[in-house]
Amino acid sequence: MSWGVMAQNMGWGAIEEGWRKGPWTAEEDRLLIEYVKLHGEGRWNNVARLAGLKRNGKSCRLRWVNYLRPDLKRGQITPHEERIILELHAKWGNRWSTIARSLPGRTDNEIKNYWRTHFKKKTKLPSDSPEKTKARLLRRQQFQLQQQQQQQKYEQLNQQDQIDMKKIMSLLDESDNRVPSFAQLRQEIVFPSAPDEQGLIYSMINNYATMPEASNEDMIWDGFLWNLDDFHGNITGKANFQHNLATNFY
DNA sequence: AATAGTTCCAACCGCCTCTGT
DNA sequence: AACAGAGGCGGTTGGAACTAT
Repeated sequence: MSWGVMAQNMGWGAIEEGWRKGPWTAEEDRLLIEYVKLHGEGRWNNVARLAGLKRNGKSCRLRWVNYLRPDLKRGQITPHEERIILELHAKWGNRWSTIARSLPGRTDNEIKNYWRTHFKKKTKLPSDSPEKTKARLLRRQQFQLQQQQQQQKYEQLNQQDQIDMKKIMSLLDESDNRVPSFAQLRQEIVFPSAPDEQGLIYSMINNYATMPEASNEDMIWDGFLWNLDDFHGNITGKANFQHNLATNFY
């Protein structure tokens, strides 16, 4: 069923103050395309007069930009595009039109919609309700506390097994905070001999690498706390620990 | 098969900025 | 400089389609 028929059947396309609203019909699309062919983009308020459309300028512009433009790319957002969106959103925030400029054929509306359905739930910004801000602070405090506990454990390690944390930090910095491979670590630093101490060190590296920055979002925190849970499992459950060691290191 | 929950996406709204007068 | 209109932008809504139970 076409939008036009649907609109008619369901009472959409209401006319308010002389302007039609709701879903566009094929005929309206055709008129708008004709208009842009003849007059180019812009001067949207002239569309009603020159093209015989009962739509306001804003509605026409939106329809053209988001749906009728010939250079629009249809279909699913690709993993590559998704990566770009994530990167640019981390950089620009909700500046959808800015992000859209880096994705030819994609509209700000499309990117905005994609973000909302795929990532919004996981990434509430700190401008939330006081309760959420409080919860976030609490989790941050928990994190700091666990870091302190971790540090204490680390300091308890046998002196001869202590590793050069400065070297690890520089490795992380060099690799853009990606966790170095175990082989790389073993090459660069003196590693503790005891497996549970190795696990502890590796957890610390992981935690450091995933340490959230000033503009924290829940997604990062969730991932981070997951790491802490994992770490906690490492030092409390021996069997679990052995398994984690194996997956971490090989 | 029915229902509930989730995702997708077109479209609207209101605010802000830009531009012309 | 002040104002008005147009355009741009981000937030939100609501119905359709899809998926899980």
